[in-house]
Amino acid sequence: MAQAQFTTHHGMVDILPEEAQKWQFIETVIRETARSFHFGEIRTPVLEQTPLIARGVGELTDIVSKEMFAFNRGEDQYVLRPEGTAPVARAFVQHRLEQRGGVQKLFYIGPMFRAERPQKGRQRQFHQFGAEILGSADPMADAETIAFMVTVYQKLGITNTVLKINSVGDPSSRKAYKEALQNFFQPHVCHLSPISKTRLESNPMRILDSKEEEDQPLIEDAPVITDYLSDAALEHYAAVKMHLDNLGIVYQETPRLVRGLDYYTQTAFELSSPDLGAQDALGGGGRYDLLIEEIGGQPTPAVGFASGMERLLIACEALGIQLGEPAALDVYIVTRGEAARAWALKHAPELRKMGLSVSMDYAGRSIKAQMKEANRENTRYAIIVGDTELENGEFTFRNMVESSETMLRFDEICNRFRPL
RNA sequence: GAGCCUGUAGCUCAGUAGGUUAGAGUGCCAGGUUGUGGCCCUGGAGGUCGUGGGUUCGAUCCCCAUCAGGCUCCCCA
Repeated sequence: MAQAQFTTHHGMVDILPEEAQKWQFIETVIRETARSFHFGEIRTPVLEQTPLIARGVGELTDIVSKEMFAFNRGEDQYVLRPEGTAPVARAFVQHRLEQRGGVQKLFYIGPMFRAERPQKGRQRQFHQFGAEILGSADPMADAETIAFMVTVYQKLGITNTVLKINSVGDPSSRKAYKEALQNFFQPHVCHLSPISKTRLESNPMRILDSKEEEDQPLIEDAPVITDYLSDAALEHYAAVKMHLDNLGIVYQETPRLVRGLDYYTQTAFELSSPDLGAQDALGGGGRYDLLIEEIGGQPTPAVGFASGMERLLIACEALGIQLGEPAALDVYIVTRGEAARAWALKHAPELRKMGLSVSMDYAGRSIKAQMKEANRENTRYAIIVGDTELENGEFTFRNMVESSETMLRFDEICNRFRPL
């Protein structure tokens, strides 16, 4: 391995052209989906104020307590955003978007940062796309949000997914449920895994999605949140399910589904894939009716989701889904001699104006070397220019696919590319 | 943050029970074809064997540390 003096930080990767082409493809699918649902794009800064994230996401969450890239500069506390919802909520409050009438439907695509130990499907800089509907408490908003998320995967052909949904209720029903869980687990403390023991006090709901073997039998018998939901919460949950049924979106009710962020209320959902290994979540989200008030805005109900782009790529890879075509080159101008090189530089713009991609040699290499490069770049046509061509005003126009060539004037070559 | 595994050319990998010039395929460059790619033939460049330290007469190989990657836990996208 050649030792580069400088490399990317742990858990951060470069995306080279071949790979970037796939990213562009899925980004196009996401943007097209956003357009069809009529969500507007929002681009927020990568740096936010640390207290916004701490308060919005929750001091006790893993994200805030141990995964933030944060630093201070003078009085200001900066943090690389670990997720997209709190920043969007901040922008909603800052720009008084509630004054615009109706609900705000926003989507985003961008990098997020969490200082976790990297592994497959988990980078320290990773990318999410997500969408938020702000200002609606209607279960239809929940359904549309889920539909948006699911549509992206369907469009790409990722169909072997599982959509889990649950309701985590409003704060009062959640409080009652937490107590019920504590009462249930307390007598069995000694049988719980160490991690779960520590959670019994702080966040008993987290015990439910423990993967520790020893916890499983107890979890099986633990009380279910649905039994502790208020009438209003149950009604909302029922309406969301009804809407999903109407949309033909298959889901799996998962009473033990608990999300790791504090701001969720009522609807919680997660889309997972068996093709991802240990990190099997493609995306997830839910309703967060208290977040905007929590960060200083007017009480505003909202719902949203976030999905991981890297995991989307992994799923596509596993399923053998082709993401667009490798970049091809329309025209390579092969040159011999300084006059020919000047000619190529001068005439390339005319071809480019017609929408063609055009490249040429910048190193004064042999014709053979240039042809080889043209071949490597999947070139459709080569224009070969040398002294004789320049004298006669006719150029060798080679079809690289069919290996045929004719002599043509430059205007005739241009005509070949004009429609009809 | 914890456990296990891995780290030899750009890429995919051989290899040495520690011993002198470290190999293959592929890719790259050039020649065979003095102006023409994809096939074929020939040649060439490219590695301080991840990095640092230790043991040893001698380390790519053994030991320790460190960095990076993989799998799992934790958690999440």
